[in-house]
Amino acid sequence: MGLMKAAARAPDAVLLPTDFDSYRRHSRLFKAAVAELAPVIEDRGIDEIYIELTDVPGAQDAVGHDPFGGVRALAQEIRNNVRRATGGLTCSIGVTPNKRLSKLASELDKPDGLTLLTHDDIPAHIWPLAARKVNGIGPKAAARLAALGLHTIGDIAARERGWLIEQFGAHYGAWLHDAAHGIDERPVVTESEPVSMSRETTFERDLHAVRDRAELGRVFTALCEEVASDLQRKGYRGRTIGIKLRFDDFKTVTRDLTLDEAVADAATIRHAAGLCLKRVDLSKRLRLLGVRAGALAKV
DNA sequence: TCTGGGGTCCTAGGACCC
DNA sequence: TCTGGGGTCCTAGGACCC
Repeated sequence: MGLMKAAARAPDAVLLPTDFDSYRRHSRLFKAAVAELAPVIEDRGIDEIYIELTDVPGAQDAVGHDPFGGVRALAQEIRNNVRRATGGLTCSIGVTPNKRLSKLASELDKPDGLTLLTHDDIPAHIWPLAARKVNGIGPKAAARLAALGLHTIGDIAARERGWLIEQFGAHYGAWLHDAAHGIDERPVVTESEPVSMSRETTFERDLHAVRDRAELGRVFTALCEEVASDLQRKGYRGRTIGIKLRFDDFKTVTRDLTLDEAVADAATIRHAAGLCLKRVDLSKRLRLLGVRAGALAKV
C-alpha cells in the first residue's frame, strides 16, 4: 500500500521522514558485504544487484544428493554476510540461469528468501505469474496484454512469436516472446558510464511563474548549481542541457538544448537552462522543476 | 498504487547532408 | 527546382525501473 493511502487509513500513524543518507550508507554496506563473497556485481540501484556466481569457488559443487548444494550454501552465506554487515537487513535471492529469471525468482519468496530455479522450473513456477511481474512490462504494456486476453507470463509464452510481433512490433514483440520463455542472454555488467545527471524538486505548493518568480528563480539556480557540482565531483561535462517541468495537472514537459561543447559550470548550465525555459508556456502553475545534463563526456 | 527523485532506453519527426 | 535513398543529429515525449 502506498504511503499516502496508508496514512489516510491510519490517521494516528506516525510517519517518519526519509533518511536518504542512511539508506545510501546501508546500500554501500550491503553491496560491500556481497562483494566479499562474489565480486562480479551489477549495480541496479539502491537496494538491488545482479551477482555472477558462475565462477565463484564452490558454486558448481553438488552437496550430497543436491546438485545445487554448493550454490545454495553460497547464497545463504551471502545473506548471512549482508545481515551481519548491515546490522540486520534481510535480502531475497533468486539463483537461476539468467538475470530475468533471477529477478522473478527473487520475488517468489519475498522477505528474506532464497529461490533456486532451472529452465525446467519455468512452466510450474514462472508461467503462473502475472505478466506485470516481468521487468519491462509496466502498467501500459500489462493493460495492452490484458486487452488481448493475456494475463500471465504463461499466456504470453503460449502465443507464437510472429503473433506477438504483429501485435507489439518487431522489437517489443520478440522481446516479450523471449522474456516469457525465460530467454535472456544479457551479461552481468559491472561497469557502465552514466548517460545523464539531473536534479529535480517538487514544490511544497504549486508555484506560479509570475507570482512566484523570485522563489522559482532561486530554486532554478540552485538546481543548476547542484547539477554542476555533481558533474564536477564525478568528473563529467554535459553537452546537452535540459529542463523538466511538471504542471499542477501533472502534465510533464521537457526542453533541451545541445551546446557546441560540453560544460560543467553552473553559470553556463543556468544560461542554457534559461533558454530552454523560454520555450515553455508558463501559464499553468508548476509543481516540479528539474535540470538535466546529458550527452556526457568524461573530463 | 493518485504521484519523490534519479535514472535508462525507445520512438518518431524534422533538419541537414551526401 | 524536383525526385530519391540513406545516414546522423537534435528534440520531445513516453514507458519503465529502483
